[in-house]
Amino acid sequence: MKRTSMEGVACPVARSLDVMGDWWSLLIVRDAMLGLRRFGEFQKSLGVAKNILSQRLKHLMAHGILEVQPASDGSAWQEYVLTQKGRRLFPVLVALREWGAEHCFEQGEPRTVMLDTAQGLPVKPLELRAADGRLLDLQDTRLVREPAER
Amino acid sequence: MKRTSMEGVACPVARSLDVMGDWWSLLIVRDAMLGLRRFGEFQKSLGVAKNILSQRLKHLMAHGILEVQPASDGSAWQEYVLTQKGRRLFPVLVALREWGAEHCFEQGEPRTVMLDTAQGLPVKPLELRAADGRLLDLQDTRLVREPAER
DNA sequence: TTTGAGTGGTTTCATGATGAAACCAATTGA
DNA sequence: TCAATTGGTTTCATCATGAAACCACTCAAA
Repeated sequence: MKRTSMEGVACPVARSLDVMGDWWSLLIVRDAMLGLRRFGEFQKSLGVAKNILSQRLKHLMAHGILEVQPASDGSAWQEYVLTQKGRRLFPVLVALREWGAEHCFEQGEPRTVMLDTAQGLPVKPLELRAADGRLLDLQDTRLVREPAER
Repeated sequence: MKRTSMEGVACPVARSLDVMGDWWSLLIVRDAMLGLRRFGEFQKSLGVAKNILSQRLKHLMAHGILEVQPASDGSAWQEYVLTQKGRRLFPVLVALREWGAEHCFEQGEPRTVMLDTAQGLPVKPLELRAADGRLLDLQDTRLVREPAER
């Protein structure tokens, strides 16, 4: 009777959720993408209990999503920064952002919007495209096991 | 001391995770996208305890992500199917799939791959683009509060 | 160089969420 | 009509979470 794990599973979605599927991890990554680096910054931003934050930071480091660095301001403290693997979660957060913005707010309720810095315009919604560029929807796709099952 | 909620928060990511951020919900949605509809199908596929599955299905229905329909095979049972809001989670799952496939498998470990049905080729990785079509990365974007803060 | 505030945690403990199993009612097939 | 299947609910032990207390280290100022 332990918390279920998806370690051996062939579905990449399940594997991802096995690592990132808890309540706080993705929010920590979001804040890290916004530039937060210090324990206290995360704690203040998220309002999470300090013991839980400590656990999660260790978890994210154990999975190679965050790493510690000496503080950028020359002090003796350390900072938590995203690895390449962590930064690659960007599309996941963008997709969650889009869905939340569209389906989890009342009309007129204030929310944050992602802008392209260069132009100052909202970014385009994410699109799934085929190898040849055709726009794809759920029903245009299927899954196969790789390498092919015998 | 209750489980924290992000209801009043302006960040759409937090709102999304407030609804979908628990361990099972996204996996249920994934299975629903694969065509599963019946309680027993979800239970068998996920290996989740029946009481938990029952809770999660109710949760997803309460949030308008799933709805119940009379069974498509003419029997008296009911089926759980995705709403429009639920189907819109497709990009989220695609993004999680991509990240998991790239970062959570050993070389050569079998995994599932998403194909474009029409051509039978793997789909293109998700890309974030600006309004004018430029490819964007994390550092090319910023967030603003909408409507604008005074 | 002491001192007091701030930072970054760990420990403790009460409570809530999870998971396994037993139980049960309705439906279906034989 | 009877047994098996389906779709749950209930119960209870255990795990995870959250709040608060506690502690060590760092830093800035006196």
